[in-house]
Amino acid sequence: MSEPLSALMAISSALGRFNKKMDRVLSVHGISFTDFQVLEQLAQSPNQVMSRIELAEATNLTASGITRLLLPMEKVHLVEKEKNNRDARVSLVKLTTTGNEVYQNALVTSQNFSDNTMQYLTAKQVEQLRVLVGKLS
Amino acid sequence: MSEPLSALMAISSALGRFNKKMDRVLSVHGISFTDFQVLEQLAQSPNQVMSRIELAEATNLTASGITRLLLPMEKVHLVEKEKNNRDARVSLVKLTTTGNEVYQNALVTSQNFSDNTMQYLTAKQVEQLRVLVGKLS
DNA sequence: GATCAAAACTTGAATAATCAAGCTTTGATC
DNA sequence: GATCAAAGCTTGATTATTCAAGTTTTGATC
Repeated sequence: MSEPLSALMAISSALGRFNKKMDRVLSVHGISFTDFQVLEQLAQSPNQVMSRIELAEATNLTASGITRLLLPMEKVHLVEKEKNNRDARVSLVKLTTTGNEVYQNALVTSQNFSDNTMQYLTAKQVEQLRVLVGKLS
Repeated sequence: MSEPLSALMAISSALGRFNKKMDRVLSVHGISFTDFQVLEQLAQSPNQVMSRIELAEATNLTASGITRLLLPMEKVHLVEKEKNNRDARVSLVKLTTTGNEVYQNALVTSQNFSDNTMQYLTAKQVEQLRVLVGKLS
């Protein structure tokens, strides 16, 4: 097996484990890792508003997947629908106050868990890892 | 957002993309990336035989997930069941000749794709990436 | 040799995500 | 201003996966 494939399989496996653990630690906030990624994206964006297509792109989900992921999040008022006056096709997703609170709490949990996951790496190595991963096409 | 969390989110996203692309490129062989991981594990193991529990561990799936993943693979004869004479609880999974052929072909495809994914990394960087990921706990 | 907790599954029910098809709206072109 | 391809969704059907519960078998302990 070539080194690149072998390396990618190992990384994929390690990240698979990480994703599942994230799901478990975030479950105390009543959200999945994917939910967290959505909250994260919204919290980061200018007016805490994004279109479903933008969210799909950011989370590696399909438009369909986003529609279905958001349904329960809307039901518990983490996010809410908003119209785009310039384009009626677009259904905007806005972070609510509740959503932001849950995000802030989940952020602390996620950071603690991530710090722990990377405890055997120096700050420089973390940066290096990020740079190397950034080179993947 | 802390650096470790930010880095892990970026890596997770990059690997999410990679996994989906792998699924797409492997679909020409009629298998998913998860199927490939199973074939890979079996091909690598001593007698091309493993228990379901070992496969579950190696693929980050549950025992239940493995049972259901293998059903269609058994149906198209990529793998077959075998008894463990020492322990009747165990249901062994054996790579068939057909399975090995599909694996060899899929391996070429996977390697090409992986080489391409890592084309902007030197051999040393690939190795470095693997070492850094290996430090994640 | 009986008892019993734990291991290695399988199965039913539920959740997560996809794909393909369809709907509405947009923006460009005639 | 009509036409039409493409964008931005939503929905039905399907696949992938999980969890919880149940089954059989094992191995240790009494």
